Amino acid sequence: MPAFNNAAASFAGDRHDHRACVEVALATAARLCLERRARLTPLRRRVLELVWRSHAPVGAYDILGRLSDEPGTAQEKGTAKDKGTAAEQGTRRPSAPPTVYRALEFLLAQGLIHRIESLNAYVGCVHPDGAHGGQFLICTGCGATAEVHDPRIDAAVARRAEELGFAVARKTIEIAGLCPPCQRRPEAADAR
Amino acid sequence: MPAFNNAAASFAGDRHDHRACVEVALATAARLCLERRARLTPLRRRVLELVWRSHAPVGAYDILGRLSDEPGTAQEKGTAKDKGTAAEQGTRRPSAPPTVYRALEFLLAQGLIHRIESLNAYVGCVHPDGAHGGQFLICTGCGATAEVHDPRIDAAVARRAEELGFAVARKTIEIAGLCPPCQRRPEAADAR
DNA sequence: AACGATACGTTATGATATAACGTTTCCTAT
DNA sequence: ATAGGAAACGTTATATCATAACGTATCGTT
Repeated sequence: MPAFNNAAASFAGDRHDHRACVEVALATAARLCLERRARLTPLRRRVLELVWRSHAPVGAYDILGRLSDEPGTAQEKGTAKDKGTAAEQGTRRPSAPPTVYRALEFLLAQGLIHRIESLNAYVGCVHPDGAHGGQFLICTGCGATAEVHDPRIDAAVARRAEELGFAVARKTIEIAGLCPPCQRRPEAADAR
Repeated sequence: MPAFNNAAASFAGDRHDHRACVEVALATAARLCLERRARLTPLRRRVLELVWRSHAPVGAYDILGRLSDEPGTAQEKGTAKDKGTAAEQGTRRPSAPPTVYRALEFLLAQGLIHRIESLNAYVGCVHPDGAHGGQFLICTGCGATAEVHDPRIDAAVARRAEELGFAVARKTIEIAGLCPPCQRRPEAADAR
């Protein structure tokens, strides 16, 4: 299966070329930031790459941990936890949470990632150039998350809000359950 | 306006008898727990009452703070390790986070309250005896939150999930915006 | 080259939540 | 009525997620 940055296919698990997903995401991000004159710095690019590590939402401190394991330009402190996984990058050794949160903030503002409220985690946006405010199907078996933009759901919400005179600003729609592959794996019995 | 534990009316602000809302909620909780042989202890009842303090979701540490300011069965300890910042001392009754979280856990399990994921806060359930998994309209002006159960929204979500072969377990649907009264108040300019 | 704006490093702290273990209270079987 | 176990609660410590505040470095423009 080729790369896909489209919804349902996020549940394909191992059966897709995820490197291509990442490449598409990074290339699109670069293009959009160029168009918008937004600065996709090496750090921000690297954080985006880490968010795209899989289709499962990733926590800020996971990102921080991975970044901290990378060689940078910086001075090492007393104890260095070396895990040896250094991908290609030119980023500095990041040290503290604000580094990651600021990058995430930028990526959110650019619509390049989404925050999953029910997990306190972040996931790459599958169509960062389009309209925002999608719906998320989150598999509790494997963690994979599919972003969909169902006009029927949007319409139903809009209709209800209008009936109540409520002016919608942001929508958080996160559906937890089991993706098709995990439904066939009994050991994927529902976790959180 | 009388008490109402129904959806849209949560946006009525001051214009309703909220004490009656609380009374209804507490009475219903008592009845349900009796039927279910679940123990609605004084602590749990008190936490439920605090969650129902308004129609705005309330944080666990808010509850903890209020609880700690109450005279209780106050047992004094020998050594008081003063952290300095802890809290302005109210009256006696030491309470720690687990006390509140355990009560909230019970109330959630009984369907007496809901957790609002996008706020990390808790709100009373308006019909604890019925089916669960509603939708929440959260006013960013006044904090008031209305719980609705719109079958069209549920149907749209169910349809989409079915098309993807996704087995839904839990739905988090939280819509932020402005309630009708706050739309008329310019100073209620959208906060988070 | 100077300047202001933006990004990032660094330290500290705030906010939310749970693990672990001991004591008290309650329910039930006898 | 009471022993025994389960459930609730107290208590201490810590995990997890996030931001405030301030200084330095880098970038882009005049």
